[in-house]
Amino acid sequence: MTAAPKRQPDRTRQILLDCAFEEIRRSGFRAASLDAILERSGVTKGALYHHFDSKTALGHAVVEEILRPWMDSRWQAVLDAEDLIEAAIQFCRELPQQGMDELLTQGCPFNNLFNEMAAADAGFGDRLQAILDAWRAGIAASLRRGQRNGSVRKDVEPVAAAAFLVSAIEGSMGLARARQSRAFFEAALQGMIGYLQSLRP
Amino acid sequence: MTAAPKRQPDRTRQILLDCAFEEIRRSGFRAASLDAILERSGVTKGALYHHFDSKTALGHAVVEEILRPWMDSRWQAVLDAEDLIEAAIQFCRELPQQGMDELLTQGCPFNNLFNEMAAADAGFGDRLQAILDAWRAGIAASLRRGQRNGSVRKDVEPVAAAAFLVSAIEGSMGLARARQSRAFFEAALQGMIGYLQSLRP
DNA sequence: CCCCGGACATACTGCGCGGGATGTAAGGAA
DNA sequence: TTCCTTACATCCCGCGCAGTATGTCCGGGG
Repeated sequence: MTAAPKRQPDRTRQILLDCAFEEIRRSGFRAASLDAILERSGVTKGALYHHFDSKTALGHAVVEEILRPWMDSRWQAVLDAEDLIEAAIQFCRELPQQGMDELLTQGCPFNNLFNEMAAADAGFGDRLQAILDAWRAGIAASLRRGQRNGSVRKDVEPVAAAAFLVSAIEGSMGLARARQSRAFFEAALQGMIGYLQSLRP
Repeated sequence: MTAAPKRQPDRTRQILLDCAFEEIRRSGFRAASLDAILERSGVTKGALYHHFDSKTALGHAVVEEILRPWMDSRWQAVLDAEDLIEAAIQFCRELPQQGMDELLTQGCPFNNLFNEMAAADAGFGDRLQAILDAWRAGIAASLRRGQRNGSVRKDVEPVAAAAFLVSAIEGSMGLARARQSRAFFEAALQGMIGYLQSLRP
């Protein structure tokens, strides 16, 4: 058997990013402790500061290299569906069965980070804004497609509806997570389904 | 002329609460610096710790004695209107003209605190939850009244719609504030108006 | 085989903040 | 006037954290 090489810079960097993402997800960025990240990853502080200039730079890299793909993969299926509304309602119906606990206990990592850091640090703000814009644009494009093929009312303003939808999604995540309130989240999902249906012709 | 008495415990306490509310509004609770509160209020640390056992206790008092009345007064007019939907749409239309800048730069203080502290500290969580529940209950009651007098569709589930509405309101506040994005907020308001209209029979 | 630069490891520092210990003066009751 | 409680003022401590200085070792190019 070949012994694992002792120095694997790419792997070390990736481990740091993954563990930092988890720690940030749990505690937020400010409250995230470098020592906790180091302990969980088995990497030392010297290695961390070799790969990243500062805690902030580490956070920026997490947003770009972990959070962005995470968001993309999460919503891609719904946005790519030929009937957005149908897919979204289905998504809302399935959520309580799968992966809801994680969302309740930890919330949406994007929303958490956005609320915490976007206003305080432009580096975070710009990167998170790019994710948000891509998401909104994707929803708006999906709505327009729906209007063309007749599955969405023509008098709906796609840009406004996309902003409203995003707000409602992130808002319900935030409120539900803060109190781990499954009941609230399910009620909000019900309301969301009602809204989605009202977008139909 | 009668000199101002040197010891005014109630007034001192009130000044501390007001200044703490402002500081928390700007910086959040954790980042709020006691020294900053003291400097702004002209009160000393000894006085603060005479009136409040800890920074946390001060925060709890701010929620109960400042934030709760602040929220009540903010929404009372809309919730008491005989036509909730009409009043809410009017509210959304007037917002861009009045008091929007404050909301954009500082966000909704309730939402900020809720997201930051509700999960971490049960003292905050319970108090904030009470405010949220009262708000939701008020909206749901208003919707039911609307259903009785014919201004709201009968097939709307008031509890779910109230949760959805609250989520959308707080979500849009949060997203708009984080980036000071007036455009996003106005788009979300447009979407909100569309939703409110869809509640009509 | 050498050796130099990159990839780590370890120990330390500085700082901001919450909180407490201790001192002091006002003012009402007896 | 006395006295004791309340309402403040001042100063200091400890803790947790990000960040840094410095040492060490692997591993590939010459």
